[in-house]
Amino acid sequence: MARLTNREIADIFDNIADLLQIKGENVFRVNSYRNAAQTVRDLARDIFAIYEEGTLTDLPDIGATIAAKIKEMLTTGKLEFYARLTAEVPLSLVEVLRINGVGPKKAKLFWDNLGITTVAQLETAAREGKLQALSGMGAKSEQKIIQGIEALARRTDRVSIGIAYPLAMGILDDLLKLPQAIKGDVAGSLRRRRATIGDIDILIASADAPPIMDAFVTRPDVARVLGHGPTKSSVELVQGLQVDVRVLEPARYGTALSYFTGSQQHNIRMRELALKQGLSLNEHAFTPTDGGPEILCETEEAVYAQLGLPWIAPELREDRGEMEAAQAGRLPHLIRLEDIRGDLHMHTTWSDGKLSIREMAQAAKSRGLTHIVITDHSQLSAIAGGLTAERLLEQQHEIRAVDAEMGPDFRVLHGVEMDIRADGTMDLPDDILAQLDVVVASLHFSLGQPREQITQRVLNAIHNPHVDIIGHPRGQLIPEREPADLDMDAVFAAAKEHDTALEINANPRRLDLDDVLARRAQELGIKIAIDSDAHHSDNLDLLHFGVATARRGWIEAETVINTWSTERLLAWTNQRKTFDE
DNA sequence: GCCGTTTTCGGCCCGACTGTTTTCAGTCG
Repeated sequence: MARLTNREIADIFDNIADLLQIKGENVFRVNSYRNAAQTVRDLARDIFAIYEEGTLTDLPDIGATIAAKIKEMLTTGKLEFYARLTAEVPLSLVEVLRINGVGPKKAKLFWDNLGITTVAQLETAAREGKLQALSGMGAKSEQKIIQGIEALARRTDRVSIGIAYPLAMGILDDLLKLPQAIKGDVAGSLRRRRATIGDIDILIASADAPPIMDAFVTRPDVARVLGHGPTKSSVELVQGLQVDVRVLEPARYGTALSYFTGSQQHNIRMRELALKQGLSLNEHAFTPTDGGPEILCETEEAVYAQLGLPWIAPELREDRGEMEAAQAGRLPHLIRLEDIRGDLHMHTTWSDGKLSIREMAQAAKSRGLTHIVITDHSQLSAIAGGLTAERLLEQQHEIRAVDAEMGPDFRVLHGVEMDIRADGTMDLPDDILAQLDVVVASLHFSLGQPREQITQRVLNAIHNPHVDIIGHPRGQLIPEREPADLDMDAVFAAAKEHDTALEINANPRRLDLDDVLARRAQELGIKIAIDSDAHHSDNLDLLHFGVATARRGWIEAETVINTWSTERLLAWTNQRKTFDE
């Protein structure tokens, strides 16, 4: 029996929350299951290991009841409570809740009165005009449900931040050109720099909101208007993404930006803290609960200061301990893009890159870096023009020549992105690897191998004294490919022992390691690399996505080998070779 | 169902927009 994964358990808790809510259960009990789902989903470790340690109830939002349910799922593969619940409330109603405009109350209304348990049944009933007769329903509501079902089929799931970010910046730029707009920001999960984005949130400061709303909903790239109020509007773009724009007056911009950035859980923590200080907090202001005058905040710093906290970077606002850290004065000194001095993973025309070594070097130098490592593919990646040992040594002549050309302030180092073969062997012999400055080892093939086998491949790479960095360790592609089934506890232990760095690949389709794993790696004392994996000079600009992911993982500059000087980097790679041998 | 530098019981964030209601419930973020 395959054991249930963290994600499967989290999904079950989310389903339980939905089903209980349809039943009309106490919303706080419902929320307990949602919170527990979030906790399990955010874990950096296999929950089974935590269960074996007996520390489940140390996790936030996991009490005795839910811990017992986790134990039952892990040990029996089933959950009696869930079986009984789904026998009572059909699981297919969870899908009905995904329809925009249908919540638990409506779902129950349709189920009770018309026996509707699936989206297809609901669509049929709506088209037959059977919904509008129900209490609280009307022709308009019925029409909205039909539209909601059509949108559900069309709806793009969460998209990569690499897609959403430029779209959002374009819309923000357009809105800021309006005479009524004073300033604005992209907010929501984009500002928190999550790897995937569900919708785009934009905040504008203005004393005259309606013209901004009108301009927004009449954009040419708007497919349909989902809501259009005086200060808040939502649209669906032709690309399928939803965009929400909110306008508040400048004097309230701080509370507004804080509110609109979220996360929702972080906001709840902020509001709870405010209440303890006798203040109600919303997007407009703090309001003393005893009825005193509003306290306005023009900046986020003022919002946090009002609560006695230092400003918390948006990337940390996930209710993953940042409130406690802020209160204790222990927020991390997060790495910044300008801390990055070298990019240690990129490709050229020697394999599947688009530009020459010289062109990549010049582009990197012009961006203020002090060194790069050219890491073209090794021979197994034939489709990417991977290099044999002979070609790799040939390449070294050109790299040394370009390095000399670039002058003393900028170094071009020679590396490789070596495949870890499916049988667990390395794609290049040790005597070749020994001649390189930096070796990145990556999985590209047979990513679907069983856990033990694929984990052993990565462990073999880590055990090789010439391998300095494991590139995009889990091989995920957002959104289409799930990460490989790696035993990350084992990978971390080996990386720690052999002082091997793990990469946060900055390409927004990868962002691998993710934030949660990177944070655990740092806690364990493992070094992190943040690399563009550029195949073109334009891709060098993707580094900020990798830095953002690192920041979400609480990563500090000292953890990241890209912040080192060229000399320190080379000293490290050389010392590792000799030390391990 | 979880949680506790006021608490082991009694709390649990807050407002905009919509459609159906003459004052509010439902949904969403």
